[in-house]
Amino acid sequence: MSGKLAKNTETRSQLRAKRTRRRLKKAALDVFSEKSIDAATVEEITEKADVGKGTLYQHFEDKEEIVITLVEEAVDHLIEHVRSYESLPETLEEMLEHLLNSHYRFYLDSEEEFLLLFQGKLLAKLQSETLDELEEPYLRYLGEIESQVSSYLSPRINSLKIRRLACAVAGFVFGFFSFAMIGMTEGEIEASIKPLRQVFVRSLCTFLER
Amino acid sequence: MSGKLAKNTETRSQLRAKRTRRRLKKAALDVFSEKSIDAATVEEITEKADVGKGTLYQHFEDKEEIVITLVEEAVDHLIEHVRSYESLPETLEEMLEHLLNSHYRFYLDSEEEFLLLFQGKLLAKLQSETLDELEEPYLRYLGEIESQVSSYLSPRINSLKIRRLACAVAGFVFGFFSFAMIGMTEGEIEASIKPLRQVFVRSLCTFLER
DNA sequence: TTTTTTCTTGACTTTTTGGTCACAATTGAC
DNA sequence: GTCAATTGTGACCAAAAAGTCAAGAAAAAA
Repeated sequence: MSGKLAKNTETRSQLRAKRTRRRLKKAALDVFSEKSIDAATVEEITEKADVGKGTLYQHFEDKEEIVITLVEEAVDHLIEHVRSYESLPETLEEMLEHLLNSHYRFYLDSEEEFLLLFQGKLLAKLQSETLDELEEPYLRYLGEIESQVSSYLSPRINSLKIRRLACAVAGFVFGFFSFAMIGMTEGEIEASIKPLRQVFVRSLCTFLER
Repeated sequence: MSGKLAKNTETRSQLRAKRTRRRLKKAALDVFSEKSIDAATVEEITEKADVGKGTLYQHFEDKEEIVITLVEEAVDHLIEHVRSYESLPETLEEMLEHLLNSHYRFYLDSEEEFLLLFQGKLLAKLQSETLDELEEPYLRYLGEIESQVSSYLSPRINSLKIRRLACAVAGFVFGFFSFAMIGMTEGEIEASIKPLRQVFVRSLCTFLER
């Protein structure tokens, strides 16, 4: 059972299928962030992916399934950003600073996924009849923020307070960028991060330590 | 030229038309905030308004025009909230507190409009080819926040800094509520406003006074 | 090579939806 | 009351989009 043999469990056909699926996801992500999830059509996606229309339906049940898949993956990536620190934060303040930084890096690294998450969150709130599948990743994301800061806090701290903090962090970041994208240039946004982060972090610390 | 006569400038037909138009706008607002702007269909709107389909096209050019109309009006209402204070704020801190409060009241008074603005802002960013008509109200809104706080600041203060402040305020409020709607109950949201507002206001003051 | 399985395709059908228009109903003028 | 003007209607049309499927291409098995 060498590595070569283990690799043989993936046939060439399967590899091709996987590649196609990846192309479809990438194309869908592009289209969703250029137009909007609802406005995007299946044909735009397959067109951009350069595959036949039927191929999409071989890989995904329908448009909704591809959205859910992408949102889940985007949340995974965001959580990866949140989890990877250059140096382990030692204080609560450093932790919060890291949180804001990693969100900013996520926004820079994958603006498409950022925009997707932004749209998806709204869809999760509206149309919520059938779509709590969409809501789950967002709660997972909030939970991740909570668990990150928890280790820096007294274990007896009110869990609602931590949830507030998570909503405040996530809300501030997504909200600020969403308005900044309209009202500022790229450069202005970048220059705004640092001073705002500082004061915001400090205020959150004050909030938690009371 | 009595009051009666002046009233005669509005015929009964015109009043009926106005009422119908109002019904259409209300129905559209409901549908847009229940589903989403793109997912909503013209027939759902006319159905809910209990008018014939053609009637909508008598009052609005197309679906886009009704969206733009509603966004403009929602921004007007939000600005009204922002402008109406119980007692005139005397310090910068009081002004900022008022800003956050009035946004919260707007969210309570008209959640539908809140959700509409939230969606519209995204559409203004995406699909921006033809739709800077949609962008304009948001800039007007940011401008309003800026002018409100400006009077409490040294006139020589960097205008970019004020823009940052406006984005931070608007972003924080919209962002926080949007996550809170997923991750908290109504009561939890309400209880969260006060402590978060306090620390946020204080951090903004620090930000501005540097 | 031949056969079988897997993956892909795009023409086709069906459904949905935005938008139109000739007609009906209501209102205002006379 | 009659007639004209304004407002409202929903069956209808055309465009667009979702979703299907028989047939084709590629790969694996025999």
